[in-house]
Amino acid sequence: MEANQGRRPRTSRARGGYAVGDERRTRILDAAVEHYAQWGFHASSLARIAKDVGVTQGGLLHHFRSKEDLLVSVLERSDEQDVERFFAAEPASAADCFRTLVDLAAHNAGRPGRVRMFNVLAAEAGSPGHPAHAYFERRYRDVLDHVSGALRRGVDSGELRPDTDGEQTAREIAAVMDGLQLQWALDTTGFDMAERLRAYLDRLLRVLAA
Amino acid sequence: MEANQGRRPRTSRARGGYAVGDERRTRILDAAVEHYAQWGFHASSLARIAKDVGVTQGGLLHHFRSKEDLLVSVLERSDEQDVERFFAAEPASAADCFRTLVDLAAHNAGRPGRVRMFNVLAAEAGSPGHPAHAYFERRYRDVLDHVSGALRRGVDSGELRPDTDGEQTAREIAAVMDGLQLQWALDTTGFDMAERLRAYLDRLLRVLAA
DNA sequence: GTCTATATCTAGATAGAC
DNA sequence: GTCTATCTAGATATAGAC
Repeated sequence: MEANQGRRPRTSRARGGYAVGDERRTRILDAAVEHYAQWGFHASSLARIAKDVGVTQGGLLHHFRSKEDLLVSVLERSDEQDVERFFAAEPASAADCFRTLVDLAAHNAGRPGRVRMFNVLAAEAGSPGHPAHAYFERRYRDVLDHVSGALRRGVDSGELRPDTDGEQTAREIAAVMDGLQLQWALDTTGFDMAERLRAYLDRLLRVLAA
Repeated sequence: MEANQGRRPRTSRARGGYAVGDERRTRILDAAVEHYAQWGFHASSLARIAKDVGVTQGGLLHHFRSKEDLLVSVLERSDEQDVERFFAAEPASAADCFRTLVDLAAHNAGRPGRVRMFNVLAAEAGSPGHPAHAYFERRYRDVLDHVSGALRRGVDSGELRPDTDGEQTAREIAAVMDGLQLQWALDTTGFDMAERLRAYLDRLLRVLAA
């Protein structure tokens, strides 16, 4: 692996602007999300992704040196977009944290492709040899730390009962979010994902309130 | 599709016994579960599954006429084993229903391969064109009906508050179960799946109790 | 930066020998 | 019931022209 491969090529950032190459790169990443959503990682094909974008397979491999490099780039880009948008700030309270999670669910309800992609990749990554296994281990660790931290601060501030188990409660919250996404992906019109999460978190907050 | 293909061949049931062919068939199904767990459906290979069993790809296709037929057979067999074991009897109460669900989670903690398979297939099946899409739609419908029925009877008997929303609560319970399985598959020693489910259901029952 | 061409491998399915 | 052989199709990756 060389240093600059699979990341934004130097030339396209020359003189501060984003050249056409970046737009092409972005369109490849967007197309990959849709393919991973439908096929998962293993069964996705570089040639089919390239065809959707309007380039050849060889052209795609100029931007991403391998299939696995493309996967990693897709996941990195998701982090840039979402984690910084929803998890950058430290929540002031448990209630504040819960509101952000509902916002995230509402946001996700507008992009079924991305939801399906994470469903499939998170499930596939359960196998230790999967190229995204380490990524999802870290991702859950980060989410659990973020939420359990907010709960612990809620206990300290007197917002929540002192016997609240932050770690295990955070695990349960993550499970509800992922499980709802799994059901929702099967029928995106069947129910309101964000409303279901809100109902759960409201009840949880009432039970945990000091 | 012909009538007897992909199901147990007639010859092997002759005179009431199970002939060697059935044992081979069962071993193919077991191997397929492990492969679906690791690769999903699309990326699994009949040749690799056959190799694990010790037959050739041609030999496997004697028992299952196509890749899709094998998938359907695996899912049908899972239903025979699990749905009848855990969902056959109508629960007498919500508490009774919840106990059965915890039993199922504890049972699943003993078979990570099958858990991963359902994680991956349920996620993949979110795409409308997936061969298991209809199966998982029906499966969720059945689980939701079963659980929401138990909740409704709990309301009728005075066990639960009258304003309990059985349908939406059942959806939440299913989400917790699936979400816990997703996290657990990434690290099967990280936490106790059945204990987490029990803690959630115990709290839920306290909140819903009349 | 993108193309064509190619090397190498593996896929699912069918046909027919035993 | 299982094997070998074969067909067609598609995969990833590399090399080199433009």
